[in-house]
Amino acid sequence: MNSERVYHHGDLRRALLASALDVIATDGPGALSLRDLARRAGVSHAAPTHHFKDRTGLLTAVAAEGYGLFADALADAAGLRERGVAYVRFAAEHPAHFQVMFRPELQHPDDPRLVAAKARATEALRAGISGLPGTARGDDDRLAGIAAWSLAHGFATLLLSGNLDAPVGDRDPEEVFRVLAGLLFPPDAAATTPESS
Amino acid sequence: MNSERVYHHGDLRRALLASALDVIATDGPGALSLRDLARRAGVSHAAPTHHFKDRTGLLTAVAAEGYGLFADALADAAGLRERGVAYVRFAAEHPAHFQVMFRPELQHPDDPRLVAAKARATEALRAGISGLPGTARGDDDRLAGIAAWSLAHGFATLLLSGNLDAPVGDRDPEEVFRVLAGLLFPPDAAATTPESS
DNA sequence: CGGCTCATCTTGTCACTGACTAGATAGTTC
DNA sequence: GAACTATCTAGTCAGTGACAAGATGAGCCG
Repeated sequence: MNSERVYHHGDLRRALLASALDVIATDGPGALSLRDLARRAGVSHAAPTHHFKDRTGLLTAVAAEGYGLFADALADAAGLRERGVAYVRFAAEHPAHFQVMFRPELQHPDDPRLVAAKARATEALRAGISGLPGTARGDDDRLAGIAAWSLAHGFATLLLSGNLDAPVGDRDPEEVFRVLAGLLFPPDAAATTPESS
Repeated sequence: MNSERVYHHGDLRRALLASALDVIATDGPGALSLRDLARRAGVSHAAPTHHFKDRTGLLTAVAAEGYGLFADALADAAGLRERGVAYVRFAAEHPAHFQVMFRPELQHPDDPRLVAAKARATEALRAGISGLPGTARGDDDRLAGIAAWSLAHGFATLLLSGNLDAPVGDRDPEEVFRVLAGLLFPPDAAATTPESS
């Protein structure tokens, strides 16, 4: 990637990104202020501009980083259902990244690093979907893929926005989602999916 | 500027809400500015404050209106699957409302009108879900409800954010969703579209 | 050592925004 | 027509993003 040398601050870019994730996770992207981040890092109000161009640039960097982590998380999971679980787990563990990733209006769409990371994530997603329990359903594979994506994305989104607090209760969200995935693609179909937790 | 400015606008509140929906649908809630709305309506920069208290108050009003329309839309649909379709249709037809509704950090959570409208929508949602094809699935009804909600919400969200443009193509999104809903709850199970409620 | 280059960061500034205050105006009611 | 209240205006303040110009210091080469 890029070599971030240690200069005046140490690693301002990384510090700003870390603070940004904090703020976003707590109060959403709308609460993000470049000047506030600068204050937290102990630098002048204009320092962040040099690293991220503008506010949207910072959010673009967050999204790009998120897509990278996301692709890794998906690649580590074996099987369609476990990829769905990984999708949900990623949203729960990286709420700030997740929120920004799926809001294009917050990003510079042509940023090369964003485009590259997004392509990698899209590929990982498609790879997971193509490993379907088979066209036993007699319908278009693509539609089943959209269904799987929608289920995981909807569950993750509702979870993050707090809408599932009541219905899910104390239960582990990932475990709940595993059941949901089973409803969409019953394991009895063709699934031998040897589980290794 | 505006020479023919009448002191009383007529229905400023409605005009502001309408402009707000325009802006939100185009550039998202983050692009909303009270002063810009005032300018569009031809009133002073502080006029909106009287109707909505503050920026969050305006968004709260949008969310409340949205929940009301949403409850109506759900109530008009018969059957679980058609309620899901109505869910998706609502998001497509009222993107601004939909976006704000599911972002609690943009709202005043204790606003009475919001609370009331939200309760009505929640009830409509639950009513739709309880009319499930039966516990033939042998699993918790509640989980099936979460699955249905997640599927519809995920599809709607991905649709609005433009992520489904490629996979869906020219096809009517509502029709596509009808197929997805069929994957989750196969019509052959125990249901020949039961219910009217 | 001396000078050069360049990424990094500071200082200063501007227009814009949300929020607040006080006051003006118009519609309503008695 | 006078009081009352909802509606809107005008003025102000701190905070913000963006921009421009300059300061700082690290790395490099002679």
